Amino acid sequence: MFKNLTDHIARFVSLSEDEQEIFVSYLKYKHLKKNGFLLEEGQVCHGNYFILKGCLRLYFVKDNGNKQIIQFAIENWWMTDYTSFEQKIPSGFFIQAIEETEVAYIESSSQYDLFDGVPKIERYFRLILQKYHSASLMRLQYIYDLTPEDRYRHFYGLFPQFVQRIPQYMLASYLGFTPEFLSKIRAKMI
Amino acid sequence: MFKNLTDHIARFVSLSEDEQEIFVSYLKYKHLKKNGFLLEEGQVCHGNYFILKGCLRLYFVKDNGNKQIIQFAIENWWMTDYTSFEQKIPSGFFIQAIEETEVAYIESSSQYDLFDGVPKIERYFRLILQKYHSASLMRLQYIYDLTPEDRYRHFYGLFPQFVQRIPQYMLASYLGFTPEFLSKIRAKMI
DNA sequence: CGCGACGTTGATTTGCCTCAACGATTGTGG
DNA sequence: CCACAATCGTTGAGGCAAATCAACGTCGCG
Repeated sequence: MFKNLTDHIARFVSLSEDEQEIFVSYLKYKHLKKNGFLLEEGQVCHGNYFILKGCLRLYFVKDNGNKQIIQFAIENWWMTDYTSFEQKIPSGFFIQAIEETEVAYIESSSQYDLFDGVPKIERYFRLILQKYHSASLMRLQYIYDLTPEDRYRHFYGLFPQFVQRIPQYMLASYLGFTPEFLSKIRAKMI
Repeated sequence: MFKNLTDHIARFVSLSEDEQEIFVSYLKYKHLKKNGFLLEEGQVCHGNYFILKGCLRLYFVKDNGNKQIIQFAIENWWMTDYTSFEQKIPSGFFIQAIEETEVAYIESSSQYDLFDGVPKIERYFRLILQKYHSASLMRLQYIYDLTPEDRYRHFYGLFPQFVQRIPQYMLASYLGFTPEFLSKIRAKMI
């Protein structure tokens, strides 16, 4: 059931059978319908979610009412609002399933028991966070360096299958421009 | 000498005297003149730098030759290119001192010895990375939500003393617009 | 079938950039 | 110590890329 996750962890640290068993005992499972929420604005985010299957988006609502997507997550990615998760304060974000989605998750209340029981898991999360931090810097680099059009081309080059998987207006939001403009870019690219 | 750093760590994890001693034995010290570099494009980043005193910027050079600042760091902040630091691959970034700066740092070659010797330090870094990851999300939120003008006002509200501390053209770069435009914003704000 | 969500296309507007000139300040070498 | 250059900030004119606004087409679904 959690094979995707244990395989993913094995790429960063090696757990003994015992450690793996302890780890799995801390996991919970949740199934989400399309458009279901894992977190809504104003709630505390109690879980750190690993996507076994499906796709999530993290967004906030702007002053003008538009939804601004900050992050997507697909299979083998973790998703949470760490500020809310760690400090148990209300979040300003929504986390929603774009498709039918299955997640494994760790509850904030048991996180430290898990780390104390299996220290290698704490190392695993440190490495994951390093990776995500680097990804954020790269993302800022693209935002500042590329025109909106080039940003789309670059993203398409990296994740062509993902572009097919989500509605265009969501991708436009993530990339930081309007759906109309994305439509015009695509027209030019034929 | 490293009191700023040990104090900072104490805000996240509590170390015994022995642990603190071991930790400090892994630290190195470096003094930088204004405009000195800790990292240049093409080099591998061998250190994770903690600022005892002074100010650093992390930037890359755009196609048009302009320097795009991605990050500032002042006292009590860590600065490195984690991608380069962890994977020992050449970096695409520069890390430069804006003022005369003193840093404590950990070398990538000794990082894992340190973590194995004092596991609480690994926890400390996990928490720091969580904080930085959250900060990145917040930063993206401001980039997407606010106009350049409001971004400046917001930044000024958060860090008024820091705005005085650095040249305007660097702040304009960090906020993602031109020095001329920042000048016009400031003229309007009087 | 009819409605709502999504994508496309064109006309118009606008916010910020580019370019250029100028002042003020700092630093440097004769 | 002064002359000069270089750096940094200001101001204004003009241009352009993307947003906005509006209308229309199409598909999927209740």
